[in-house]
Amino acid sequence: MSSTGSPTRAAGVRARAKEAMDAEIRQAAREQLAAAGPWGLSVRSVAREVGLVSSAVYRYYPSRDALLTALIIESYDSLGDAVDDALRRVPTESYAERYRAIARAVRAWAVAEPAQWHLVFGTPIPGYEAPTDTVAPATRVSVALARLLHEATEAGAVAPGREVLPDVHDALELRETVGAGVPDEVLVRGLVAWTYVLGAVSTEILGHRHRVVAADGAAAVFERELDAIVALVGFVDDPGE
Amino acid sequence: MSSTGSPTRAAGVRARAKEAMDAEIRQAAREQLAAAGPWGLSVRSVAREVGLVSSAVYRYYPSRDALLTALIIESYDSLGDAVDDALRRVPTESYAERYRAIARAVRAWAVAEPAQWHLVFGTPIPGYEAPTDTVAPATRVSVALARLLHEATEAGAVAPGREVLPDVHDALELRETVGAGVPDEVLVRGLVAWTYVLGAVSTEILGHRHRVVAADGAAAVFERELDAIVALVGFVDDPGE
DNA sequence: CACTGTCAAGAGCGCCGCTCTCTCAAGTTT
DNA sequence: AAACTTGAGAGAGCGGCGCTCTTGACAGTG
Repeated sequence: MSSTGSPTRAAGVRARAKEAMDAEIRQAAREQLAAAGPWGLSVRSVAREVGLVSSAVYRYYPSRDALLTALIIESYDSLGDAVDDALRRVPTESYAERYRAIARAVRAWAVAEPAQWHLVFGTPIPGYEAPTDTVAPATRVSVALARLLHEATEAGAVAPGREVLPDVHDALELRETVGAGVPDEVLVRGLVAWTYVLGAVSTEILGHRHRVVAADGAAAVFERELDAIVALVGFVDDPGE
Repeated sequence: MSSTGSPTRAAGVRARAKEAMDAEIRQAAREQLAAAGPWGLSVRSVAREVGLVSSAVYRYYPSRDALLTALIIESYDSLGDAVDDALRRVPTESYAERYRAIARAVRAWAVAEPAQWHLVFGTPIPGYEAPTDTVAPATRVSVALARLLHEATEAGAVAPGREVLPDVHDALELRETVGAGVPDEVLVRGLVAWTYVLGAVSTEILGHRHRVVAADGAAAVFERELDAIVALVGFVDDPGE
């Protein structure tokens, strides 16, 4: 009955405290990020926020970049989760709807968390080389889209279209992700479909659609654009079938 | 014959020196921008570069943001010039080729000057409100595309396609730039065409096409994507006619 | 010649990232 | 229970940052 007497493992008591402090630091960092942008994140002010001195924060993260990296990974995963959740709510046979679900989820995530969008898809930190930890979370969304393209092709649910010139066959490295059975031209169309989503969300978040699309109609216009992209990719669903 | 005796206007001697110094400052700032990114630009190191003390630079620009704004305007104009030059080399009747020329020019400019791309299309400086001086240069490219869309529609060189739902009619503010005669659905397709270019260039510059498109085939893949976009917009040129 | 306006220098403020040393208490070993 | 090990946090300090204020020098003008 001495000490608190956790029956499972006594060793984790202070480790748990450290974990809590770490979470507190990341939370404060994320708030500061939202308020001041990636280059406004300062170790010192994060430390102040959580009631530490700046040097103490370096016990948790060896540098400002390392803290930023942790936030980047979390953001990638948050986006990946959002997309996965959206996909889970859509029938797997409707390929066009799956694409739309991905696109909507990405946009909704970005609109809700623009700072995190900038963290991931914005200007890179100069001299910052993405650690290998980031690549797996970073590709989650594009992998989801690749799988969609693969399955749609397998199911014959995407219009094949005319053949593509052979000068891009070797350059289309995404074939390794999507699968060898997808024709070059479908790969190109899929690339356009993903590129468009990134472009649309970025322009909207960055305000580059000012006087182009009214803010209150952005979601509706996005849907009409998705109509065009779905037609471009050539998804031929039989809804209800 | 006293002093240097410029016959035109004597008052401009030191003004010219100031102009030269200003150009030198912007030049140094641009180099530093390319090396270290927007947040790596420091007034002090620019001053060191041009042989001044930091406070002297504030004679030319009242703040770091003001210096950055000057560079942003220059970059917008540089991009606008690049697009205008490209358009001048293409027959005005071939609408698809004009679109391709714009797209290629934007990509080429960005690949050549990624730092300037990030300056203009990257993460915004927090708390930085774009001065009104920047909006005119900023819209040059999209205005060029708008004119293209307008002329193509006037000439009947864009497939009209099915009607668009009325829920986006009011939201499509770009109609004021493009012209009232362009159907909603063509506006949406034009929006996709421009959005795609921004997305493609951004993803390439940011390295988000790593393991998706091989670096040495990026230009070729871009051309194939443009094929898809041209088809999407529905330009119906009669080349040679 | 004296006057005035302007450009650059210099010092200094508070902030930053980061490093080093030190303290001191929690946890471990004997 | 005593001795030892570990590591979280504090504090001082380095050089660099944006920016401000004051001071000196010198060109153009009456």
